[in-house]
Formats: sequence, structure tokens, C-alpha cells
Amino acid sequence: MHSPELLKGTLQTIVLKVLKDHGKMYGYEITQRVSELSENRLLLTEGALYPTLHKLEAEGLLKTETVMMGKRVRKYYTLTSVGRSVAKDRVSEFIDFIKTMSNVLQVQVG
Amino acid sequence: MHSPELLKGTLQTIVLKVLKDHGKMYGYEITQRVSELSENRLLLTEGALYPTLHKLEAEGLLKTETVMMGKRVRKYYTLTSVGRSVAKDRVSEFIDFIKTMSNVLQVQVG
DNA sequence: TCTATATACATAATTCACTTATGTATCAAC
DNA sequence: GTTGATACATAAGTGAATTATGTATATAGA
Repeated sequence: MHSPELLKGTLQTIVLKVLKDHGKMYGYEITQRVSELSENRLLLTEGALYPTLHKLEAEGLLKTETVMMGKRVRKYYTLTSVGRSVAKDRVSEFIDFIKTMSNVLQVQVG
Repeated sequence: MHSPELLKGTLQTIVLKVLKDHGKMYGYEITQRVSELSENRLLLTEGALYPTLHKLEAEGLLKTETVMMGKRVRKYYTLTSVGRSVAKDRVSEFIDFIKTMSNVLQVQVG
């Protein structure tokens, strides 16, 4: 597991990019996918994920579709066109940040 | 300027590594060096830097030496041997985090 | 000369994204 | 029938940052 401190500020970027790459997904599925992609090094907590999804929806970056699976509720999220654009920006911003950090820390990443 | 959110959790790593690379430094000098290295993209605020330096000192990672420059006080910081070891660990941890993020975001960095 | 800017430290109040804890409920396996 | 996985949600607490404020010296320019 990574120091959770480093994760701060990257959660929205992760959610947006994973949704961009995998299309329609529900919350729990996002946590699973991130676990897989990170080989269990990034474990999204529900207390962080759900409020983030609600916030991104309120900002118009995500739209939802609630589906009944038998008797269980499932809430699917997809990016809006604004969301797709923001996803792209956030990823670029993250890459820039890494480049800056590489210079400051004098290390080679990637 | 970078989104300040991304900086969270990296400040200690930055301080430790810059001190490791440049030896004895005082607080203000650290902010200047980080500005240079990052080409003004990372601007450390005093409200964040000084408490961090005090904390790292309290934890035994840094040791200090106060010098009078004319009538002005200057407080020099250097890494302790523990500090050097932690600096190395923090940088490794950061690099690992970047690798994980590259997988999750499906991007090529560096 | 006095005024703005840079140098140099420090700390208190506030913000906010997270963790931790808690709650509800279904489904499958044993 | 109880455990673990699935699936949502929110409230309380934490802690590292920002913002604001304070003190004081040095220097360059108007």
C-alpha cells in the first residue's frame, strides 16, 4: 500500500480517467478496477469515493443512471462531454506535475 | 503554477531531498531553490514550510544551527543520518507511487 | 527620506480532502 | 445462520495544507 498522503489530490483524476477508459461504471466497480490496475496498491475507500462521485456529478462532469439489479440498486456513472474534457486536462496536469517533481527531486521516473 | 492539491503529501519529500542534494540550507533558501528547480511552478509557502521544518527537526530527521547574519537570524538545517535514510525512502516511495499512477491512468510519464 | 521590495523568521485561524466509523441492505457460500 | 462480498450512503474526526498576520532587517529607487 502507498502512503495515503500521496493519493491526496489525485482521486478526482483517477475517477475521471478510469471512467474515460472504461465507459459506464458504478462506484464499487471503480474501486475494484483501481485495485486491479494498481495491483492492490491503491485501495479507494468508500468514504472518499462516493462523496467524490457526488461532487463530480454536481459539477456536471458525470451523469448517472440508476439500475435495479434484482433488488439491489446500482448507480452507473458516465462522463459528460465536459467531464471528458476535464479528464484530459487533469491527466495532463498530473503529468506536468510529475515532470516538475522529477526536476525538483532530481530523479528519473518512468 | 500547479494545482496545489497535487503538492499535498510531497512537501516533506521535497524538503528532505533538496537538503540531501544541497547540504546545509536555511528555510528561505529552500523556497528559492525549489522555485528555481521547478521553474517557478512549485512555490512553497512559509505557512507550510516552517511548520514542516520544525516537525522534521522534532522527529530527529533534521538538525539546526542558528547563525547571526549581521543583525538578522538565519537558521540552517542539515539532515541527520536518520534524515538521510528517510529522504532516500521517501523518494523511492514517490517513484513507486508514480509507477502505480501510470498504470492506473494508463499514461507514460518521464 | 521614505517607501516598496526582498530577506528571514514564526504562528494562529481556517479550509478541505481525506480516513475512520457507522448505517442500511442484498446475495452467495458454507 | 453467519460470514464475506456486493453496493450504496453519510457523519465525525484528522491533518496537511492555505491564508492571514506579526516581527524585524536590508536595500534600491523615487
